[in-house]
Amino acid sequence: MPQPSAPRKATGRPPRISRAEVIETARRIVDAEGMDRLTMRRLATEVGSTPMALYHHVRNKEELLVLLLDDYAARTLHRPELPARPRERIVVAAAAIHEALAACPWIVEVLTADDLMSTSALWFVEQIVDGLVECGLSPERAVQAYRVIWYYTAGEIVVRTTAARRRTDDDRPTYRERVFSDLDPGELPRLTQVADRWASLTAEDTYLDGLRALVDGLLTPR
Amino acid sequence: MPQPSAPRKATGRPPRISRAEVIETARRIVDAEGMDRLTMRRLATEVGSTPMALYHHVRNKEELLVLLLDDYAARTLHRPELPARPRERIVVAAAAIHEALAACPWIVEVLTADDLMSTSALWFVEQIVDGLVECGLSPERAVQAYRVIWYYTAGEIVVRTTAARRRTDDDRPTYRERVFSDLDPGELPRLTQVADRWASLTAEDTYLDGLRALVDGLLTPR
DNA sequence: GCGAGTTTTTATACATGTAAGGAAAGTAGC
DNA sequence: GCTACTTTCCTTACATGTATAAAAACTCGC
Repeated sequence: MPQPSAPRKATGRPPRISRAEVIETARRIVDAEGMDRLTMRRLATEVGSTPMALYHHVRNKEELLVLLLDDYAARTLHRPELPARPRERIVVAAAAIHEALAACPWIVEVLTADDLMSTSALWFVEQIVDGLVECGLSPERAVQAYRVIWYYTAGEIVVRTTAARRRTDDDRPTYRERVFSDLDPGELPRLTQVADRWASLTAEDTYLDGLRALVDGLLTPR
Repeated sequence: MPQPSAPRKATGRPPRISRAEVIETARRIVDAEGMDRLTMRRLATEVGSTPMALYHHVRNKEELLVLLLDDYAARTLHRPELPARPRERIVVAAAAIHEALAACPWIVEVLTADDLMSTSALWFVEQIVDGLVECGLSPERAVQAYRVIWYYTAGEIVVRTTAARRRTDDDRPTYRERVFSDLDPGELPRLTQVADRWASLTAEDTYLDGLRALVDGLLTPR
């Protein structure tokens, strides 16, 4: 496996395809026809090679997706003007990451993979951690707080987009719908009370509200 | 597809296997040999049938996993004594769900599927929503706040367990490790500062701290 | 008992990711 | 040029989820 920036290779059969070429082609396919059309075979023919040849440039499909996410982040995650007040800076930086990720639902499989450690996202992470430190947290606490923010962000995207996906490619009633239509008001009064509004309530985008609450809570000394 | 509690079926070929039997066998396989050994073929032979026969009792493998999670929740999610103070009750209920889920890493694929709407988990959801209402939130706000808690909880589990999994079945250096070993101190001073501690910091279990912060933030009127 | 209708089961087939092993295409030492 | 070595590529094969269509097993109306 050639490292992204390998020193040199003076020997061996010369490569006919490059990792960059693979990624770019994959991106083209995804952009044009969606994530499910991205198969290793399809990608191989598209770059004029064979499926297994890809595996010399990419560890497996999952790594390909991670690299694709990286590529996506590098292209779309532009650094915004951040507020001066650290607390607002944290919120805006996190929201920027969230917005970028929420815009591409195909990311979900990858998101769970690791923390978002795309090089281009690191600047945002830095802003968040820095903001937390400026608000009085120790560097250690700041990192932990950042992680909490990340869990929330990743969870929101993953849960929401997979729920949405499930709704589109399956018209039968959801498990949730079935459960909710038959609650015991004696034992679950609150849920019964909101049962009919549950769907619309959960459809609302409350990421920002939740984020602000989370940041407030994280910054409140206990 | 026979509904979980179908009224009656007076006609048709009598089934030789039941959904319950399928789920139970699946559970046995998972318990004994782990999640990756659970294949539809394996399961079929284990129940003495053929792969495609399973699809009359289970929509697809994903639904099987959801049912498996349900079954697991029903067996292990016992109702604890909850504190009287609503704020504490919220925290304890959420932590109970989290603990149960964190104990079975194979759940990850399912977790993202939908909200945790296992019947046996609903009681905990009720407790959380009720606690939020008692703390002064409107029912609508309470549902939204519950969702925020759920995003955080699900995200924590998903991110952590997949990161852990990746670490075990791959000994090559993580993408994160590579990125972190080569930071630009000029542009990313905070991250550089904690780079060497990052791994150990992210290994710590901060779920409860984050949860408390989140609940505090959600309950603070803004 | 017989055909119609219904439900479950089976057989077959396909798309997909990827493991394994070997072939191709280059370089370096002789 | 020839051999050894290295890296990339290709062929083949397999496991898996599941679509499709047909067969099997039953009930009901007659």
